[in-house]
Amino acid sequence: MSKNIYVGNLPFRASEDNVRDLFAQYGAVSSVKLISDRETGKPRGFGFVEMDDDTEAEAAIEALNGKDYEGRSLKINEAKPRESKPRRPAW
DNA sequence: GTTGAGCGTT
Repeated sequence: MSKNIYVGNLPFRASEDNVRDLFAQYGAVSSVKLISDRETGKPRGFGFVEMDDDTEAEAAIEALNGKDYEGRSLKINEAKPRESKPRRPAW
């Protein structure tokens, strides 16, 4: 099984590799994706981590949620399904 | 600084 993990309040200095290594300590990381504003290109300060094992994912969430990282308190929890956002006006 | 996409067939 796999599980999506939402990682918020990330320090802008952190990169996908940093997050992956952080979660890898608690389980196998399937993929990591840091989110930036697609239209402005500015970092949003959050990202997503996908883990192949849901049990390890939950362990990582509990272990890393609220943890201080690079001066910021990480906010981690199970992610919600991605929503399709309009890239163009409805009219 | 808080819940992701892409531009044609995953």
